[in-house]
Amino acid sequence: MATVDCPLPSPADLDDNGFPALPSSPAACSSGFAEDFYRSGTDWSSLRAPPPLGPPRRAPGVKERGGGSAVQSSLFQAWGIEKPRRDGRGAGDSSLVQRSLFQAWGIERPQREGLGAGDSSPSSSLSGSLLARKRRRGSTEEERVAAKKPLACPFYKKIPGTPFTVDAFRYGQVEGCSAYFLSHFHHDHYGGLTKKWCHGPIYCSALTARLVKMCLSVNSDYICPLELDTEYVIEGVTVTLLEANHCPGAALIHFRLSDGKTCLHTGDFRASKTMQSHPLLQRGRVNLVYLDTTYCNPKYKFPPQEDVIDFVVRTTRRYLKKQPKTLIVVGAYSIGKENVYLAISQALEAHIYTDASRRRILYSFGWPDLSKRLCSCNQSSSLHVLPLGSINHENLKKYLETLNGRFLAVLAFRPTGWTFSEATGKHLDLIKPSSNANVTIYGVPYSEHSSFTELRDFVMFLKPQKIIPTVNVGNATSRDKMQAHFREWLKSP
DNA sequence: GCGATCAGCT
DNA sequence: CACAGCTGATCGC
Repeated sequence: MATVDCPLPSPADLDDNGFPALPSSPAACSSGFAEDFYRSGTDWSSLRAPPPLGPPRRAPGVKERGGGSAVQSSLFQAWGIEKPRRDGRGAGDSSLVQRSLFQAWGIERPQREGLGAGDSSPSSSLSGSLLARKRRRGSTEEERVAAKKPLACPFYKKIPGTPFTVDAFRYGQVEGCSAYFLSHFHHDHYGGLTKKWCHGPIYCSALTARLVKMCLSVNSDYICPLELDTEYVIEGVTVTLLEANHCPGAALIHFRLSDGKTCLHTGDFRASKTMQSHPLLQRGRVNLVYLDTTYCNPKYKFPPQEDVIDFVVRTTRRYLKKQPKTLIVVGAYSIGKENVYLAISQALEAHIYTDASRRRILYSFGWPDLSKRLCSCNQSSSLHVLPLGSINHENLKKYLETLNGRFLAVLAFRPTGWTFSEATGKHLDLIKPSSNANVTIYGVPYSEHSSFTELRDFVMFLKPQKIIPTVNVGNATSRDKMQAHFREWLKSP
């Protein structure tokens, strides 16, 4: 795995990875992701050499207890921070600190969290332009592509003080990583995992483990399923998976280092009051949080899932009353949104038709209430689950025709987190469907990520010392806005 | 022909 | 806006 050569960032600009530069003087720190990352919750005065890496990679066994790596003897060692040691620069130089950290952890251009969304940083007038991109990517990016080297693993996927990464499979062998955690089975998190995986053990929930094996044909020897709410000691670190309230098998990952430091990686999650009763998530007990900040913006308001499900069921009943020969369609990605169509199925006492590949996945959950409702005959079921991308008027009209007049109309739901407006965020009944002839499509704000207020309440309850956002970090403006929210939320008391 | 990666799209 | 993909093009095997 190549180390990334990060040149010193030039002030008032972005570095080669699209991250904001530190101000030249620490006192002048105005705001920003990088500053907050380096400033908060870490004692930089104690920087020194990194701890030795964990033990040599063993054959991936499970449920190791009490084994493990050396006890960290100091804070900086615990956080795995590397002391800058290049050509005699003073340790007080903040940009040097940044450089060494970027080097220590490796920084990449974020993917989904990334530049694809366009960088509107005010600090660079060229941002967003092809020229700026090219300049930012620089020759190193072109060289990387030419040399077919994998991307560098970004620091926010590495857990300090441990040889662990989370959702980091697209970077090849990550230097210093001897255990790879997978938070849940969505493509943007398991990306890079294939049957050829050979870089180390993969720890995940049992359900996720089944999917990794079944869908990706990853060698079982590498897959280490962990039960929820069970402590495992892995390489000297106590690891516990918690229910993430995202998609089936999704887990929060809690790490407790041998020195007592705790770290929570939320993967993707929808924060809930229930989480606040978990013993590991009590106020002040988590030092560092890697936070799913997908909707960390006050404009994102959506109702509880139960309210949306209630709306979907009511709407379905209304349409069926009007036209009994209506086909109900729910859009869904590979996994997630099951409760939407399960609720319709229960209310209507209808079976759920979906294609064979999705059925295989749904059966693998081992949920009897879901499994017993699945069927393989599209004619005999009035409730179909289709890929979200296929939910449009053109497709549904064609789809209806393939069913040989069995149905006279289609009522379809697109459950997503970003189908919302100020009005419908509060009053679901104000949602206006899109109708075309006998096809009606409702976008419904069914989210499997936290709303802004849920995120706020979760953070204000948890009161961690430090937050590292994992989504929307590719844009300097959005990073700064998120950090401003964090500062507000973490104000004491 | 298959698999992996990536731009573009929703 | 941006979820969590999907489609199609390209490239290497």
